[in-house]
Amino acid sequence: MKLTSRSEYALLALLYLARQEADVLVSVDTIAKAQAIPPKFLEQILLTLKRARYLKSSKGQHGGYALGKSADKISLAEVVRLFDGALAPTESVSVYFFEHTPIEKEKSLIRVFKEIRDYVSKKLENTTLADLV
Amino acid sequence: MKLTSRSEYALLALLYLARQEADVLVSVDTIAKAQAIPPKFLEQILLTLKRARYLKSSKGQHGGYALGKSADKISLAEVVRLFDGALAPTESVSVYFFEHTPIEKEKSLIRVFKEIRDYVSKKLENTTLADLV
DNA sequence: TTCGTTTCCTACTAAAATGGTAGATTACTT
DNA sequence: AAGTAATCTACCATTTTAGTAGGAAACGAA
Repeated sequence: MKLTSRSEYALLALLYLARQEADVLVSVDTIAKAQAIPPKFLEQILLTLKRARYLKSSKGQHGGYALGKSADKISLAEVVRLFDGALAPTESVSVYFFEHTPIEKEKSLIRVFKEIRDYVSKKLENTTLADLV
Repeated sequence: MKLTSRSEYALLALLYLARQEADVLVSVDTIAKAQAIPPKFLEQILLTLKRARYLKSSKGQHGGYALGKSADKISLAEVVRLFDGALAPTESVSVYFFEHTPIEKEKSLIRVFKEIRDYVSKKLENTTLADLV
């Protein structure tokens, strides 16, 4: 796993929304300013999060975004997977994003990297936005 | 950390050499065939490993590559860092490859990702080629 | 009913990273 | 001298990354 700016921005935005009162709508520009994120880029990111049901939104004046579910139901693992794919260090040890890679045939290497995958997934699955606010 | 094909091939080649008798020279083509690596690509990779003193070599007939130090002195961490940079999930929590990234200001996120960095580094620093042969 | 506001949607683009290839040169062995 | 194998550097196509641009749709207020 390597965090891209997309997933980092997504986490910042979600964290910001998690700190608001539930269901208060906040506009893209407000979040963008508060967290120093390029606004048009953030727009795309929030839209992705909305389509994946982590956010809800409404348009027009006093519109904006709010969390789509409670903060303790959104884990870091889900957010990172949504933007960056596998949490594992290489796809051949990934559960959800398996692909063939060169080290595949070396059992001893696979074992080490699976242990890393397991640690990372557990850690990020067990950490929710609620844990961080 | 995300493994690239470079670092995966490097690990395969090193592991192959670690399994040979010490100081036996093996040619690029032999390693390439044994581990299914594009030979000219492997050439570059071995050269990088040689410059970093993980391999030694000699030219000409019966030339080739061998480990430059004993297998228990070569950790996976060193190899991965050489080709892929930071072991950390994002540079702002990396010790050797620090750079600014967006999540930097969020202490709670930093804490989680530093724990991951620590686990990964320890695991890969404590695993040597000798552990894998 | 119209105006401003804000989300929604898609296309585009520049730069960097990735995964190699190609070919010439140097050095060693027989 | 011939063959073999490492050394070195340049090149290249594709994919990924990190955004930008601009219009359409919807909502609220006046």
